[in-house]
Amino acid sequence: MPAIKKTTYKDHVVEHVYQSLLDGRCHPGEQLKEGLIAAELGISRAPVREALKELTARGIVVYRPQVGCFLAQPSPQEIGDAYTARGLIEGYALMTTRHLFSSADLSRLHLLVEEMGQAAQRGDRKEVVEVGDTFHTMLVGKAINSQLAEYLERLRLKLHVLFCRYWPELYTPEEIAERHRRIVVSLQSGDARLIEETVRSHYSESGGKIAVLALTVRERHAA
Amino acid sequence: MPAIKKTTYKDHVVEHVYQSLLDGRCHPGEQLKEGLIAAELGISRAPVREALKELTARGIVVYRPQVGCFLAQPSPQEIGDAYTARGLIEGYALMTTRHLFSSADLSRLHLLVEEMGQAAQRGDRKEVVEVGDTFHTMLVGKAINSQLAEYLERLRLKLHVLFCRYWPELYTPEEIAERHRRIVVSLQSGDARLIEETVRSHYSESGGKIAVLALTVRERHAA
DNA sequence: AAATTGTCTATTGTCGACAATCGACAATAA
DNA sequence: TTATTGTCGATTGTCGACAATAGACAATTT
Repeated sequence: MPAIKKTTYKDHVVEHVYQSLLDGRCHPGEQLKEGLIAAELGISRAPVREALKELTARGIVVYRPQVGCFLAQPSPQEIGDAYTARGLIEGYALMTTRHLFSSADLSRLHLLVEEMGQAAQRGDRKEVVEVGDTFHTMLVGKAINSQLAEYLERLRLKLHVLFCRYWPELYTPEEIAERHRRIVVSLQSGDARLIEETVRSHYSESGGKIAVLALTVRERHAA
Repeated sequence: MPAIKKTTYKDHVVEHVYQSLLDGRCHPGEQLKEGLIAAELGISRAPVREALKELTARGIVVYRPQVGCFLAQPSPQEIGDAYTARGLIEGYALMTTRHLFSSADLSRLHLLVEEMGQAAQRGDRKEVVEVGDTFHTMLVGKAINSQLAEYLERLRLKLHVLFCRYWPELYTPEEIAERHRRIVVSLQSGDARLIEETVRSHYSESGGKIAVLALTVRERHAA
């Protein structure tokens, strides 16, 4: 891994658009006009096009030929599907790597769960998301299947924006911690089926809730 | 769905490169030079770049910043992983949609298996691949999860090129038919676990064999 | 001789301009 | 009124040219 990362304008644009979405400066469904973004950043349209291509590949934006790029506005159905997919794959990944976790790893995971709960109680949203990321990264980090790992990362990025938008309305601090604790406990049990089932329900539950929330938001928007 | 598909130069290039790979005019690891391809097709580099971006997203080519694009040369490990991933997802998809298959569907599937076996016996490789595609499309066509369906399609395209290259060396005509018949039989049983397991082993078996074959080819090439 | 440095070439990264296409609106006809 | 057609502006698709960079090879130094 190189110490310095080589960066191009394209990478800058990708980050710019993604952050705009996270920060609420852009909204799902909105059209991303190449010329406009290029002007904003003081560059030409070429790297902007490259960046939009990449974001399209990531599923963050959708692309209509001869019309343009739009920020993805996943339907409740699609949101649910994406969470289900993540549950399926992450469950499988964790199941297949369950015996690679040392007791030190498990302690670390329990610690992260506590931190998460405390951060949630403090109302420190950013910290909750950050610790949550660390937690899931640790869980999946041992995954041996490169293809599934890659797809999982794509799903993570795609769902991240949804999660950041909605999670504070979904769970109490206690629930946040408890939900993640269940995963660690299942992992400790070493029971293959229990692990898969726990992870799947972890995500299908979140997915269902967020889908409903997205639906109400969409209806509100339509009115 | 529009009756006529709107096509751009980019789409043409994507198809050109993909076919070149299937037809053996290009080989894994080879660098794809934008200028060269543009000259070959009599167009400018811009649409070629777009096409290479898309192929990169599909995993057909790998991209090194400031250096260029190369036809993917998946390691045996990666090949095995891709097949495992496909087995996991396709097994799940078939398992969740098992009750959507009518007896007419099942008859059709059995018929396809027979056609496949006969084509294999005639040595009609193209027909075997075509029937095989129809078969798998029918199996997964009822999939309800949009995200998994999308990823499955990507995996299919990615593995297609490997499969076309190696399958005649892997199985006898009898085996070809028998392997697929097992899937239909498991589907008829309606047993969720059996279906998942059958599909998973179907792919992990192929994956393992192709990975080994790719390894020997690679060694031969290195010598 | 081996390692380092400098130069050169091929290839990608970026640019601004032009052409092609889409969507919206107005004008027209039934 | 309603449906069809024509025009127009905005946006993407494509182009050729230039700048920047990586990799190869030669020159230089130790």
